[in-house]
Amino acid sequence: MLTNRQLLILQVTVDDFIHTAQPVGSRQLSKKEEVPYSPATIRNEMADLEELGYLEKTHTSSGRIPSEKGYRFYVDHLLTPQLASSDDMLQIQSVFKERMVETEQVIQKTAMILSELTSYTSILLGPDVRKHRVKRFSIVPLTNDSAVAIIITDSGHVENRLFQLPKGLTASDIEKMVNILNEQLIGVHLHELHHALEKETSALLKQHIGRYGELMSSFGAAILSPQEEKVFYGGKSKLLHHPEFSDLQKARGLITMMDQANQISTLFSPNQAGIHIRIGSENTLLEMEDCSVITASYTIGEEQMGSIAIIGPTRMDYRRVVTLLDVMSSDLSRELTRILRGSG
Amino acid sequence: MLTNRQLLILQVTVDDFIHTAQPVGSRQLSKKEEVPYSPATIRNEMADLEELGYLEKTHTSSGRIPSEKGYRFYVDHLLTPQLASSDDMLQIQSVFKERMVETEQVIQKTAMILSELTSYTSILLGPDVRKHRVKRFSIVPLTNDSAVAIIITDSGHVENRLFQLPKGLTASDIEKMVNILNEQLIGVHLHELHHALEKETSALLKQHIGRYGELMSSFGAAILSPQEEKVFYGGKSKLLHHPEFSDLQKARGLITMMDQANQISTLFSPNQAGIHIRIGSENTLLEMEDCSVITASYTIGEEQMGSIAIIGPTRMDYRRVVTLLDVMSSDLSRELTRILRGSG
DNA sequence: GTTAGCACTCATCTCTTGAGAGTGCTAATA
DNA sequence: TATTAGCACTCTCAAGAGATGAGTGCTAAC
Repeated sequence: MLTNRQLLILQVTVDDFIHTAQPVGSRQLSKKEEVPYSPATIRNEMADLEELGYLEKTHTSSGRIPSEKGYRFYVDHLLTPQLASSDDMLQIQSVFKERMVETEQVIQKTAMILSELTSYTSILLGPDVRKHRVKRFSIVPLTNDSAVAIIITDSGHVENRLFQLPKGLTASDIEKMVNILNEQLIGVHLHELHHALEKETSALLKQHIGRYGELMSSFGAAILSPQEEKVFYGGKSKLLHHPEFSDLQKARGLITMMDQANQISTLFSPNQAGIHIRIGSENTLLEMEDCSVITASYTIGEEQMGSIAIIGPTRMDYRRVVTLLDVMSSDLSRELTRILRGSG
Repeated sequence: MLTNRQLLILQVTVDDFIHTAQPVGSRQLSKKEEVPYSPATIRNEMADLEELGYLEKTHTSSGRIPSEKGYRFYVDHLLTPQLASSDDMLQIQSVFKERMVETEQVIQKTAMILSELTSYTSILLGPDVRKHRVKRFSIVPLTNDSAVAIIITDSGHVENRLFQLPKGLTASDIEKMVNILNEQLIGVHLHELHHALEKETSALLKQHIGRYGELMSSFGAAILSPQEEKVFYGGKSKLLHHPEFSDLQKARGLITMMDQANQISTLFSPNQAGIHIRIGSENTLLEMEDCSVITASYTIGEEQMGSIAIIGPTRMDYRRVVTLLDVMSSDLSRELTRILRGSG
């Protein structure tokens, strides 16, 4: 158990390091008003904190920097909640002032503002399309042997896929098919669609449609293909401005990682409400060992969820980011729900 | 007019610099088989070439590097065409082996392979949606006061927009409206759509639809909003591996630029067939002064065009990139046309 | 328990030095 | 007359030597 004085010194050390990016020395700390101790006392306490694993030195005679354990403790126990500044609030509200009507526009703009406000990189995961429900099917033939299948979901999202038409299929076949689909599959979750198609609708289709087999193999494949969550970035280059990434090697690693969409999902915790913080190597990705990720989630209506993440150096302004993320995620939820419900 | 010996020396100098990234010295050049002259002779010629503006020195006693004028001359007069290596051809064909059915998939994969093969960054501009023609309209109401408008184009592309419904609009109003749109506006280019709607269709709509004014203002705005060309990147981080961008300042500038989609279009020449090369400051963007951009274009069917660009350092392997871009653009055209025509 | 004082450590900056690569010029050469 | 050898000179780069300064640990005094 840490003494009050140790808590104080740990907190002030982390705060100072977060803002200066320089190892914190005892002399420097003792100059601060909040710390009414002499450098020698502070040195003793710091030595203890180092022994306990909360602080580190970069070399034998340097000041101290927080270890991962130190950040973790800071985040868990020393992070006093804070209200967003009115300046920040103004900026945040500006996103929603425009009354945009497209979900994607709103999310994109949110990503941008978040990265502007924090000076870190933001990642927003769009709502998981697979949880949307079918509202309407439509099939539009393009040529003799290809057509585009369109699925409109209850949230106004539109999925579309090209697929091959078997030869000899008539226009009335297609019309029948669309009718059957619209009768049978409305309200089905997108991720259950392929399953539902095979299980519940195929018999009916088989009855009414010529060339059933070929049609189903190509149409089925089309609606099966993965509907991935869309990833929105804000301020990809922002990270490069922080001193910890002045090492080209690291900078490259990060940029490369962000270009590989499949790696991104590992940064997010499985959809949980609330704010989560992963520090340094708590992110399993090697490139991220000097980064922390703070995630939050937003909702559209009751069910659909998306995620927000801020990526910054481990030496990140946790307090500020947590505050902003908190405000932003609830504002975004409200706005997107408004769009969906059409109550604006 | 340059002598043959000057031409030779310029060519070998540029070639060498492109591959080593080091200033080229006279001694080094004279060791090459192609250059049967002594270092002293080469020094004299190089001095002349420098006077003429084709070569530069990084400092008084360094070897020479090509100037922008030097690269320009090299590209215009010394670039002998080359066949793609069979290795490269194999890789390129692998993109099209899979018989993908989605245009975007093919373009994305092309971007990736191009950047892998060249080790530079590739940018592909999707086909200009505004030149597509309307194939079908559809309107799906979501809530009491919002609906999604869907436009399917002749190339199988699907545009969709949310818009507000005026209160009191009936389902049959919407049905009528969709019918009128489909009767009047099929075949219209997307960029003329708004204009055509106002000019040719509005009278008819006004006649049949209640609450015409409100409906038109929100529907009109929805289909007016810009349909931008989609930008696909391949290997954004590839550029960072070249020594000219080991300067963090420059690296940051480039990454930032690539994140600002609006700047990207300035890199492309207005849609022209053939291959175009812009060297260094010929690109108006300041961040690009150390970069060259090589662009090509591809076609889908007869009309629709998109663009391909490779961004690399001015010290870029022009010969190789031109060759690859040439092959890739025609292969891509063929593949996309196949998808559109459905003849596969 | 706290603090002042002191010896010690290490990173960083600057200055110097030497090696190496390359040039320009002049004089010799084919 | 065009080419080349030779040489003095220039500049970069890397390594090494102090000097400086921020910071520590330890001991003894308060």
